Amino acid sequence: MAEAAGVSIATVSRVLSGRRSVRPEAAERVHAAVTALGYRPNPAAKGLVSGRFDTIGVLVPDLANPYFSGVLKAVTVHAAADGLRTLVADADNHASSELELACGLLRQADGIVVVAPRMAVSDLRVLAAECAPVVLVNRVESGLALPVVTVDAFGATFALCGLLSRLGHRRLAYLAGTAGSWHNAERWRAVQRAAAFGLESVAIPAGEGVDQGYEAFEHAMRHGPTALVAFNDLVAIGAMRAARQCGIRVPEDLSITGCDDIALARHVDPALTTTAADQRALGDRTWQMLRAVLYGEPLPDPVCLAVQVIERGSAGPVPW
Amino acid sequence: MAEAAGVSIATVSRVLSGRRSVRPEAAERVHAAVTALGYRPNPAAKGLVSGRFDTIGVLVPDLANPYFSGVLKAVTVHAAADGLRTLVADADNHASSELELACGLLRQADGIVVVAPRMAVSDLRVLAAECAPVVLVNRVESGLALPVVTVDAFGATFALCGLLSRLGHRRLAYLAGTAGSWHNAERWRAVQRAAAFGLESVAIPAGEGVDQGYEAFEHAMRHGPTALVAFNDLVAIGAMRAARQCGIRVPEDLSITGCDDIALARHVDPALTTTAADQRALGDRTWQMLRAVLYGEPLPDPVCLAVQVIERGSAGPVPW
DNA sequence: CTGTTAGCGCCTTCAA
DNA sequence: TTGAAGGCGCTAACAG
Repeated sequence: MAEAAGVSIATVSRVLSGRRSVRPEAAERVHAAVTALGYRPNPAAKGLVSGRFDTIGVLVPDLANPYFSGVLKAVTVHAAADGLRTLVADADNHASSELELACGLLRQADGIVVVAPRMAVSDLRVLAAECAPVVLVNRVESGLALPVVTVDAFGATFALCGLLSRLGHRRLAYLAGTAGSWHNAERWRAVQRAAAFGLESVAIPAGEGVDQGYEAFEHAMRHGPTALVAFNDLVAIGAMRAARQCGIRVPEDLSITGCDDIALARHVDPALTTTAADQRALGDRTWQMLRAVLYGEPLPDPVCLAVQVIERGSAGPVPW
Repeated sequence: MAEAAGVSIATVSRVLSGRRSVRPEAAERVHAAVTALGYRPNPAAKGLVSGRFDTIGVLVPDLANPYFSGVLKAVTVHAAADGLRTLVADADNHASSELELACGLLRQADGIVVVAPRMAVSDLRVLAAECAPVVLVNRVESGLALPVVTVDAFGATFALCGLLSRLGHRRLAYLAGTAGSWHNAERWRAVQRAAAFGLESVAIPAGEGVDQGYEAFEHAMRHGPTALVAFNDLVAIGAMRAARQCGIRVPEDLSITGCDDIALARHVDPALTTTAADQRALGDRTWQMLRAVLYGEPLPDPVCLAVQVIERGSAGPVPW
């Protein structure tokens, strides 16, 4: 490659990185050789020697969940705008492999975003000890030296409970996410707090997906709730389908709420009453924070984004 | 690290790779030092020298589309079972950046899976010229020296048209995907072929997502179709919502069909009549093929998976 | 402006 | 069974 252009290997590097000044004539020859040979620099080698990969990494628990692809998208777009590539690792819901994936990513990227609602706290500490550019999303652990961007999951669900209470509901079932998930813990805590306003509740184990919501429905109904608060929109949609199959009308006979406001929430019938964090904002703030740690800027304070209740058709007055 | 264990750097390598024989006592000391220091080998360096990354790459056009996360998932699981990590790159619907992303991945992975329905043929040729382990998914181009796994998109849509024809439909609108997409071309070709059976059709530009289906609906209805054949399930779901808002009942007044059978297809109301390739099979065959090229096994023949029509509630007899 | 030199962290011969 | 030595492909000084 270098010889094809009749220059030294260092000059090729200079031309391609565009930082240093090179005689236009030589640069021309290099460019010609590059296109002629289809040469592409090896990012691994470049990163190894320079420490910069021009790449960021994102670790998510499950790419099949549209909520994660949402934050991912936002970060990817921002990174691209700053000339950085994004590499994604999917833990496929195995919290135990997340630390290893994160550390691997960290050695092939300039910084990483970790969305790990279920990673063990001890693993989180190991990650923090790396002292590398890591931003944690949707997870709060006290005493962890990691920049964090979260969403007020507690407040969101609490507000949802407030809405249901005003609609006259007194007994609800919480369709829980995976045990050990930070989001799940926050939401269930909020549901329990709502007891102070006369809202009784039971937690029914469900999960993260449509099928789990569908399957948990019958179990939940045995407790005679007038409203179902689902861990997320997918679970809510699954429960709605189960209700329809049982001839139970939503929201006339039963109210169902979701969480996250994924794209589909407004497209099901009835449209889903849910809670929404501004995903754009989440992506913006996450990127802002990662960039700060990347460039050694002063560390931004932890961010906790407000969440809004989106009233659509799936929650209504309690039936008499 | 090596000195912490009192051995040479080469011995550490041997212990960690586990291939060569090492005196148990020394191995013990190395392991102790590894856990004590939290040492993790650098994958970039390892790959650079050995040429093996123990990683495969997957390039998809858009992670927000559940269809892609489906094939991704299947491949990830298989790779993990064989001890390989998966790294994902999202082209964010910019077909023009796909070649570069693919080449980048190729230098950080042992092989890649490229799902690129819209990548330019010229770029595809460049990729093929790399003579690297690349498997192309859902794309057929004649004369391309690349192993391919596809789905019979033409046959799927044609079968769907057959169903609509038997239901008495004579005029349908095709809600098209992005121009230039292989899938889109195949499906539109099938719709046009159906003219031979008395099915007239118009193509209405839509896109890949729910919102595009929603927006294309009005335009499509101006042509007076009794059935809408959507590019994919998301577009169909968007169109269904638009229909509902216009007071048009599905399927009594209008039939709507999708493609892909994403998880949500069965959860909307009415449940979506659509076509499904076995995603498990797609993932299986893709992995099988990638593994073959990875290990230099004889190249499997191109695979084209059959697709089934899934009749659910969204397509019915033509209204009289 | 450009070529030479010295590694980045690791694996893999080659001797010992 | 082990250590020393030589790169993998590239960038970042350093001399010219």
